[in-house]
Amino acid sequence: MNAGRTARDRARAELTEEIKSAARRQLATVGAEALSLRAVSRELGMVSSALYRYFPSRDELLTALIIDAYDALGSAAEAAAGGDDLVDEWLAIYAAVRDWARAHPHEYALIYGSPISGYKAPQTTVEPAIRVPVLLLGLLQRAQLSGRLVVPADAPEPSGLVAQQAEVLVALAPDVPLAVLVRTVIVWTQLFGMISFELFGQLVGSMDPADEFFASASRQMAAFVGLS
Amino acid sequence: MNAGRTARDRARAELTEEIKSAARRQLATVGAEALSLRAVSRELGMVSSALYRYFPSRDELLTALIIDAYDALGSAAEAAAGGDDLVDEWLAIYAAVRDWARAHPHEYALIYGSPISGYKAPQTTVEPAIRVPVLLLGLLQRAQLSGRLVVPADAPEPSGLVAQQAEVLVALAPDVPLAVLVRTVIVWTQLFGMISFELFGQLVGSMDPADEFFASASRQMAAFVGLS
DNA sequence: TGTACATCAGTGAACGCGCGTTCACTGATGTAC
DNA sequence: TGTACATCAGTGAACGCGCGTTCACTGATGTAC
Repeated sequence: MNAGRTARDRARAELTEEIKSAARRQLATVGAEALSLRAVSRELGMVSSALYRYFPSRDELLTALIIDAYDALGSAAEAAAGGDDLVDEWLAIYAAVRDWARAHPHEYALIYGSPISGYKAPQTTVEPAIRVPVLLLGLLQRAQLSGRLVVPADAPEPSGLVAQQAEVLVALAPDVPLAVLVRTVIVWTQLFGMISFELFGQLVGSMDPADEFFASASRQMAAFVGLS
Repeated sequence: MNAGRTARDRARAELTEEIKSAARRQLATVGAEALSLRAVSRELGMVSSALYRYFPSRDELLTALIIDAYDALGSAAEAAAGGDDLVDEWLAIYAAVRDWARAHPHEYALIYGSPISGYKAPQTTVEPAIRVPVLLLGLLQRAQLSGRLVVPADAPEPSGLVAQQAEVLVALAPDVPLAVLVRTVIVWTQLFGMISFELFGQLVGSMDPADEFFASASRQMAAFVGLS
């Protein structure tokens, strides 16, 4: 076991993870903008320059944290998928996304909050970033194939650029009608808008605490895309 | 004219505005977290300690910028209201919110992005913060009174905590049914979720550019709350 | 109307702090023969 | 299997920078009599 891995390799892999953990803890207390390499190194009892053996710059460390956050959220959502009833599955995915966000507010803000100034996310973040919508589209595809998807009567047939853009999503859900694909994007923005509002304090004074509102919205959004 | 205002008073009011303008320009280039009093004072050709005659701390300056941003957005949205057709008015408000956000992305991020670490928004920000939802609720109230609001058949009657929370909104739109009030909150989160996704780059690869998608979503959300 | 005093804006130096990144170095681990 | 060399991790000092906030001060503006 561990064929070909030297002690050095193992130590390096472990320390890389430890650095990310420490950085995540930093993140949770001061936020992404204020995340500092020196503070991370201090927590690990290393000298700050030592971190440069693991991450060539602060931005690279941030990129690693961003990818990890998307992946953690994606995994949480995927773990909630499955089960007999598709509506229940939809609700479970929604709940899992929200639960993860509430449990990791700073990591959530890192990926769905304000862009970090001076930081440009590289292409590598795209694939982990779309795991949640991919999951929802997969569910709708299954619903369509099993006849559980009924395109709502008032869903307008997309035209023009929107229709073209929706075509990109056909690759992920080949049998789902375009009108529903567009609604899926609407619903996707609603989900994260709702979570951001809850986490960032915009719901205080109306739907806070948001548990029941969230449940109601989840259900209504399922109906909005034709799931029943 | 200017009764009772001394030269000193006028100078103070003007400089306070100039400081905020300079801070807004700072904001636009480096973001809120990195906004620094020293950089602002440098731009104005003052010594950094002089700012303390106008704002007792960096947080107070941020609070002023936040309130200004909410007010600017609120004014833009209100300016778009009016007109004969209520659906057109709804769409115009949506478009105005989006246009303002795209024209002032950093100010938008300041109020709808990640919370600023170590900063707690005071109560004074609440009133300006709700101008957009208040505007939408007012529109729906007018629609209801003129018979243009038809509660969608599939809108569930709210119960439990959600019903209670929706009661708070009754003050703003006394004749609008509870089911629609809840949907208004859903739609409100969708609007800002959609704008955040567009501005923060989440729509790249699907609905970007977002103009037509935004228009379609706006219309579908109007229908979702029963406007026709 | 003129004068004495109070208020206020802006200065400049200082405090104490933190940051990302580079670089020459030591000593431990790994590799080729 | 043992040795010589190459690779790599981590050190510690340094560079050059920026930050928010306080404080005693000067000089201009405003106010009361």
